[in-house]
Amino acid sequence: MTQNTPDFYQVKEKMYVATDCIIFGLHQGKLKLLVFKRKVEPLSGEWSLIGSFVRLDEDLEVAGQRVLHEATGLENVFMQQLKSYGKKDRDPGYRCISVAQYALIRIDDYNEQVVEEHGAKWFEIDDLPALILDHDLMVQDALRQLRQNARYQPIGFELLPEKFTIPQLQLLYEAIYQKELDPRNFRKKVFSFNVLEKLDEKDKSTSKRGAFLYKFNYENYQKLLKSGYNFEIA
Amino acid sequence: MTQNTPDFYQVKEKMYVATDCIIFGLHQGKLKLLVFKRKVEPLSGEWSLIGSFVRLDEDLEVAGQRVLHEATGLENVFMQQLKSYGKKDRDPGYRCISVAQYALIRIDDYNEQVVEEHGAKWFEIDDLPALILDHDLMVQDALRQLRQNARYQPIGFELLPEKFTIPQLQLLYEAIYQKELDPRNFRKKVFSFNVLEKLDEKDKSTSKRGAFLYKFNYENYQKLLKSGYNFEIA
DNA sequence: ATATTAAATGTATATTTTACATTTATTACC
DNA sequence: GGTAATAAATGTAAAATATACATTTAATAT
Repeated sequence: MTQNTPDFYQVKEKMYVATDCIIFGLHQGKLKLLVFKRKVEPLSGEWSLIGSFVRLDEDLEVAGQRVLHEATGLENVFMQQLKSYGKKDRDPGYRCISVAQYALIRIDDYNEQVVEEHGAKWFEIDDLPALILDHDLMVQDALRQLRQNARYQPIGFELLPEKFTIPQLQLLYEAIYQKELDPRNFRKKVFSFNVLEKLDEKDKSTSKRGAFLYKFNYENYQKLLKSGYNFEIA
Repeated sequence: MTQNTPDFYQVKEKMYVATDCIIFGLHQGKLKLLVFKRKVEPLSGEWSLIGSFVRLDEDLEVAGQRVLHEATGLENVFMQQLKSYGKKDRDPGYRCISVAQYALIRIDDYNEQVVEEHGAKWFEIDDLPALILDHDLMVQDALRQLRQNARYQPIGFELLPEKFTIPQLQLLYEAIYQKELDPRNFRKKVFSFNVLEKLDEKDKSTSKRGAFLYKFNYENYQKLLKSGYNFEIA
């Protein structure tokens, strides 16, 4: 809440509210993080997450989408609030709390260009540079949450193109959990949820035989959730 | 982050930052929520969570503990950040974001007094009054998170006294999940984690025979976590 | 036609979860 | 002091789920 009962709660002091985005993407079967080279002082030239102050007339989620759009050119991206970071001295300049949000995007050639114009770079998850302030902590927390959420939500699908193959899906989960999975058991599991729709097309980019493309069926997923089931993979 | 790259990020506007506490307790085997009757305008007399503005020289978590202490007299309470609520018009008076944190406390006679002095009341989880602003939403989110977290963390122990019986523990989990559990299977499960220490005492308050008291072994729990295991109950 | 390569598939075993009923320790009452 | 009452404590068999593991298949390139 806000103002409540006794007087001692009424110390009213404004502060800056920022939002920082932990942007995950998948490229060549590797889970990557989008990191920005900071252009303003202090700490100019250092690697950092992308962020912004939240405006007075702007919802928190809207601020996150705005930051993401400005940094990548993408709209309506899958984004989820992680948590807020509010140590009093987390930012040396002024008191500022930051609401971290994490995004999952599909890396493609188009937005790779926009990304580069911003001095940004995709780093593999296990080869990240040091980031400014508490951003390293944010990334660790986001990874933990991504892994946790991926167990119960079909989050992975946000990272893949609309049409994808089972081997791609498996690679994604292997990237998230940093663990090899058995292809037979993996297929058994994902098919058991009944949320994959097999298409008549094949992706032949990785083999002569080609792999069938699938798409995700959101209606079945909703049914699955309502029936109280868990979408647990890996 | 905070300030980063292009100019458009540099719209710097301060706002109020509040923290609201979702306080859960367990009483007579029922999961309860501590709710406060608001004493100041606007919305005076309505039910509300307890909260406060975060001070400039105060960490977020410290603010949460302060609110909790002022409302219940308790210190060092188990508390976990839930998420931040930042719709631009969530508070009609002024722009304010609220970081919700949820607490688990042991209800006992001592702090029941302090609680009443603040015009507060414990409500059963399935019989809550309407709360002001977005507080209903916060409670729903907190319940979902409590249920989620209880699967993987021994959160339940925060709600019980130091010494507790297995039937008490089972009632707690039944209250959290709103579901009856089988006593044989429940015991099998909790004992399998090897984190309960049987004491030589019995609690005879609920039966002639009495039920053995147990306490929680944090060291074993740490070991369990490190070995990569899941503390999954129910 | 043949070689090559990733995609696709099934089965047996181990583990975990579920369902279910009786005995036991203690107190209160007669 | 024996008996009734009551919640605590316990085990086992069946079902469901997870794991481990090797071969066949479809398509292309030579």
